[in-house]
Amino acid sequence: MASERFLRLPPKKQKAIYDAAIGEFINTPYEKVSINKIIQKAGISRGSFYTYFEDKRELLSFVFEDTKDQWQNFCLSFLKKSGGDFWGMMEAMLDAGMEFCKNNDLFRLHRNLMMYQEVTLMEMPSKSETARMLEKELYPLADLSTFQEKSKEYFVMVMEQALFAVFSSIVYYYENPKTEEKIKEDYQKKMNILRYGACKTLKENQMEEQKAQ
Amino acid sequence: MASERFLRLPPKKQKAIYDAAIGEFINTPYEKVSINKIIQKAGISRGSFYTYFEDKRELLSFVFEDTKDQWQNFCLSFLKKSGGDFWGMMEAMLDAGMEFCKNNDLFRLHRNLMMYQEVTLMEMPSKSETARMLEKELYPLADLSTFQEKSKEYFVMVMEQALFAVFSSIVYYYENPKTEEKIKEDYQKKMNILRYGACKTLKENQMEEQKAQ
DNA sequence: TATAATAAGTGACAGGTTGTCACCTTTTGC
DNA sequence: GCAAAAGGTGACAACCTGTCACTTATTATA
Repeated sequence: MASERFLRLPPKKQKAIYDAAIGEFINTPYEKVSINKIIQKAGISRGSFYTYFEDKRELLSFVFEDTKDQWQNFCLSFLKKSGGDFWGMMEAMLDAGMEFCKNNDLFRLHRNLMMYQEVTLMEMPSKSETARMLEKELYPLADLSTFQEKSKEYFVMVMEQALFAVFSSIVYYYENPKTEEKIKEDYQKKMNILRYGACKTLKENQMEEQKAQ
Repeated sequence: MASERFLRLPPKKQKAIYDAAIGEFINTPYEKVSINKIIQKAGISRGSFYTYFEDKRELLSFVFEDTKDQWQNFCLSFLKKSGGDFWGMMEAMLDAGMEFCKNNDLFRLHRNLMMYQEVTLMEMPSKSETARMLEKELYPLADLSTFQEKSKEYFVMVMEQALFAVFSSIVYYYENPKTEEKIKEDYQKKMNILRYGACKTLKENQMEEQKAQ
């Protein structure tokens, strides 16, 4: 994403730019983030900036890479240590997300972006990059023995829906941080919908009828 | 949203502005949509524009109101004529969405917005306005007899997840319009996940074991 | 060490944007 | 016929972006 020229830069300078960018993205909605202010904070010239990044969007995705990696590692290590417990992982993700959001600037950035409705599907699973990550990294580690279907494709579907639930729960949390317990409770219900369905199955109905008789 | 002054305008003039806005939003990513061009097309002055709308975002949400209403009416009328068939409605939504997207400029707009990752959660269910609509309009009409829980809240949860699936399927469709059948098939699977769960239930497992014995 | 070649950095500039406001024009009601 | 209210206007200040001819620094080589 970032140009090779940027990647060759001394880490100190990279950090300065990264920090300036984060600082802007935290406090300003995406539309209004000004490259002018970023280069001023970072102490580089306009010309230099444009040899590092093509535009604002590329800068943003560079800044986000970090957050993505952190999530990915979180999932990977959870699956490893738990022997592939998918639903356990999903539960832990919400906790981690909420905790993160209390302490971490990066997550205030995330929040800003979501609240201002600027970033969008970027972090959402319809992005094929994420889907590919799911398939290649997570799928081999997840225990799917109870799943209706064991295919990669099916796994990605379930994960997409589950990710949507995590992120939207976190958004709710941002909007109203007082209701932490309620959020968790609702999230549990959402996971149960994905896991066991919103409806009683035919089989269950039949069983209930049999019992009733 | 739009100012009273705008709403008092003769419909012909309103239409001209609406059309000009749509025309721009169809062909240009949100960031780069220029109010300059819109007022030029609509034949109004800069000053007038700013007495009608506060800014670009307000204009956009005005333009979207229409699309929202169309969806809402679609859902309502389906539920009425089918006697509350929720899953039937969800199936029909995908079909309608895909059909719409073939023929209708408004949907090209939708597509543009999604593809360019500009509009975001705007149409997504975390918006409380949508949630309120679901509770007040749709909930009373839906047949929830097979649902695990019958509360408004539970209904909104299920619907949110389902809406996510519709919209993301439509996005997939935009990205690759050739795979219409595949999209529908996957969508069916997603609906089945929501309906019956991604996992076999304990009961089902027990039943299978019993059969096996 | 000198010098050529490659890499990095720069800021003025053209062309675009937005939102405002003092002012002009039309409509309305009396 | 005229005042008051409503509607319309465009020049303007203040900002933004992306480019490019140019300067400066860093290698590599002879």
